Amino acid sequence: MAACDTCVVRNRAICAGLANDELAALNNIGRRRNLEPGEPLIWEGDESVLVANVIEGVLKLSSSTEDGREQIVGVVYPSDFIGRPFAGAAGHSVTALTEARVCVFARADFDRFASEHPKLEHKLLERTLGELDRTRKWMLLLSRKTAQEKVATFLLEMSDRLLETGCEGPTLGPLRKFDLPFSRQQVADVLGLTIETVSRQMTALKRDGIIGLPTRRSVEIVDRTALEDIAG
Amino acid sequence: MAACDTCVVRNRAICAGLANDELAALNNIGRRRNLEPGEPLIWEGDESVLVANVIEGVLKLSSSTEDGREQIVGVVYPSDFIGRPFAGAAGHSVTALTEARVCVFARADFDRFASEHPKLEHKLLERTLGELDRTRKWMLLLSRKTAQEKVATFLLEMSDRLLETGCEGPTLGPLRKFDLPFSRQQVADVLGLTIETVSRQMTALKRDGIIGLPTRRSVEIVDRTALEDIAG
DNA sequence: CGTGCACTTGAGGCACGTCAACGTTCGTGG
DNA sequence: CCACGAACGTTGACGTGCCTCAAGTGCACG
Repeated sequence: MAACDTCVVRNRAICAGLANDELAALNNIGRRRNLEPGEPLIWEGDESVLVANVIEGVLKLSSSTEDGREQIVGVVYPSDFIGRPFAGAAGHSVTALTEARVCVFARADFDRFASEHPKLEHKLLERTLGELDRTRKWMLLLSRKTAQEKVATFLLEMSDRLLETGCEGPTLGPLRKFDLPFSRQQVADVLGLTIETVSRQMTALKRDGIIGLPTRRSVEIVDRTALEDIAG
Repeated sequence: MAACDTCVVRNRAICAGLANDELAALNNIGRRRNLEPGEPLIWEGDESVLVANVIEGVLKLSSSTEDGREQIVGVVYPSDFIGRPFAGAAGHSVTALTEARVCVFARADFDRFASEHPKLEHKLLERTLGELDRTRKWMLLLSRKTAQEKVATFLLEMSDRLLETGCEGPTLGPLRKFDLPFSRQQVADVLGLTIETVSRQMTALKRDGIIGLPTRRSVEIVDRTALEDIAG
């Protein structure tokens, strides 16, 4: 009980809407876990034994070909749900990008609990449907957009998503300035590009005065309209 | 009642597990609809007013950029679910590829019914989670595989999926010979390629004796092992 | 027997990948 | 505090896989 009481995502995660006694029961089968940047939580192909809620931080979902080409297939933020309930093997790895705190459940326990609590399943369904929408939108970007459009779209999406989840403190409207939770290599893996191409496109946007790059990880959106035009 | 009784997907679609009286209630709010090849059911960006079950046929989910580049973000088969319950606008169009029969519901009616029937929501959740897995797997293909690998993977997937759904009558093991429900242009839209590249890759596979192309729409997998090797 | 559409084939160009060198930041220990 | 090395990022030269544009070819229709 104590843990959920003070949980910052209490009203946004799938736990929202549960009564106090239900929440206590859920808390009983879960435990907190802290992750360091780069620390894996789930490995691609492993049997699905773990599900979790993100409390704090950013994590990547990634999938690789046998010969080592990697693609980041999703990025999760606080209040997002991780893992594959009700079935077999994990289709992708889950790795922390920043320091992160998650609320972990054994899948078997979670499955049972979910089956007995339709409200929780409903929340999970809404979340999964939303994630599917976002994933499909990203497919269009991966296959049909140019490198320039990809990078511009990525920067805009980051400025929105980091805001929503309050990673960067209170600000009004989309963020103008923020720190990327990604290395250049990881940006490349999100966009289906190489590190060199990402670097070149970022430099080009900077040269044209559309963005600023004060430090390695930070981005400033100088001309949002221009960026939106490029994103297409 | 009558309609569901004889429904071929009765035990595979999300309706599976409903008691007879529940099914009758669901049947009351739905209606059958037939679609011709190329006929649209839902338009991208429209408000989400319609959801449906596929009874027969194959449909595509597609999304486009403003300047007309299209990407097929999903393909649905009999017993699959179509549409976006519980929320706003449709993220993609839905169009019949073959003659199709679907079971359509007004979204408001369906949302209400679902909220009152946890078993149905559970089925829908399992289906959505599965679809999300498949979609993420496809992202890796779109961004990191070569044209050759894409076409090989596509042909293998088709031979599996057409079998599962019984579109092609009873056969044992994956299909050796089947008719594509796609034109070359549509294959290109699934794989994020151009029509010319798809054509060249198909011809190359034929030249190497790995597949046969008896007619425009039909494919014969001659050397499945070789095809799997290429698919990567 | 034309007419039209889907598909194939070819020639050429370009966006992005590859390979390689260089610059910058950051941690570590002398 | 600075010296050093490793990791990360940038920049350049070059190659190539796929796209673009354009001209066939074959099949289905009246």
